[in-house]
Amino acid sequence: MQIIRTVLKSSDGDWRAARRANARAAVLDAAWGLVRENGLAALSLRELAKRAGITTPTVYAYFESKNAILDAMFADAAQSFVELMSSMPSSDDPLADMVAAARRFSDFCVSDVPRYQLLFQHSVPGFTPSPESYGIALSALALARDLLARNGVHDPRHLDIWTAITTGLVGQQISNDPGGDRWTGLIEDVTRMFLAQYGDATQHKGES
Amino acid sequence: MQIIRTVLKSSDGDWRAARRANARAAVLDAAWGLVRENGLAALSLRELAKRAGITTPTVYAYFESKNAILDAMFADAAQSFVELMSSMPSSDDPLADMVAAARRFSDFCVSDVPRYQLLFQHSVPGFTPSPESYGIALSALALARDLLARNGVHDPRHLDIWTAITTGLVGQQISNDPGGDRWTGLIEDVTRMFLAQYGDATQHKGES
DNA sequence: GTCTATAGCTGGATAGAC
DNA sequence: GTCTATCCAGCTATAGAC
Repeated sequence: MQIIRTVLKSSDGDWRAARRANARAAVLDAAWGLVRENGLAALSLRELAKRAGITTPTVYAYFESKNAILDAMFADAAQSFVELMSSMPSSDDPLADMVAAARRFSDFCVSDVPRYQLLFQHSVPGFTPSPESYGIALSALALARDLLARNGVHDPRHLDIWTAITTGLVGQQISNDPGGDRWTGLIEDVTRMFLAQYGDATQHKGES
Repeated sequence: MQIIRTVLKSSDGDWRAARRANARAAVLDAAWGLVRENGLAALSLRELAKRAGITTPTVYAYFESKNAILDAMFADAAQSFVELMSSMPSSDDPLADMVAAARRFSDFCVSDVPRYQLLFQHSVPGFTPSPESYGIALSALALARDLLARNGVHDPRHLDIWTAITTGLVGQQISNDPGGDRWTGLIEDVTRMFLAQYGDATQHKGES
């Protein structure tokens, strides 16, 4: 959970802003707990308020609408994802680096399915993230691009293939073996396959 | 749209059953039209009845609940999928056969996203297909297994990799480039990659 | 900022006349 | 089988007192 900080001029205003940010964060925490337990579709302001220990109208003191809550959650998820992926160590072994990155990605997704659905599947009817929130998500894709570039994959089409493979494994894992590792256990194999075809340590064969 | 047939003894009963099946099919058609236009979550019995030219209680003359409608839709989708994939021609070119199969699969998915979500993503809160309906879907997976076996891929783990790759392309296509071909256009490339690693026409390299 | 109270809407499902 | 009428529950959001 990231706490959104607002810079103000007076120390008095700073103090009030901090309290307000804390209250907002508490509501967001309750929202995450709710969707983790009952799914994204179960996010209702009544139940959210009950969990946060306030009443429904008070929620509107911190968020102007339900979509504003979803947008804050989206930004929160994107921020967590960027921080996780930007701290990837870089070695001289492309295979090990990419396997490690793919494992982090799949752990991030399967450990919090509603967060994954909100961030990557755009699966909430009527909700579209604001440009600001979506911008955070876009910077995460840039991280993946850099990772592949460090490991000898430069073609944007190959980046698309890499995202399809990793999200494909995660999607199958979540849809068809929740809680297991039938697909996430294949990460090393598919990374090997990918780098054998598109990594610069091998000949490119059979490309049209 | 498949019409569910019920075998009865008397020709009079047969006639009545046919009329009933027609009426059921008409409601199902209206349901498909509704979800295709407004998404799976927008399936409501009020709007469904309006489209079918009947009233809400009449819907209950044909389906005992909303979930029963979803189950019939699931079975319908699975049946369509099995029929589409079971008519795949088989040549002596594994690459061409698998590319053709993957194209059929992705066309099936992107041409009707709600059907894809219902059949493959289990994304309707509170709905689980009945064992009978799910059995139809399972027979579709058997078709994919046979296709890969004909093309020299026998390891069940490799079948899982294949389903992850194909659903990954479809998922990215739907989520991030709806209506386009940014990911579906990569089908031939990824099939080549997959067969280079796991097809029997090449050496298996780098497997643990 | 926080509450009580409620408006206004949509949903699934049912009762009972015909 | 099909209708009118209705029940009951859930939802987002707002009004207005404090």
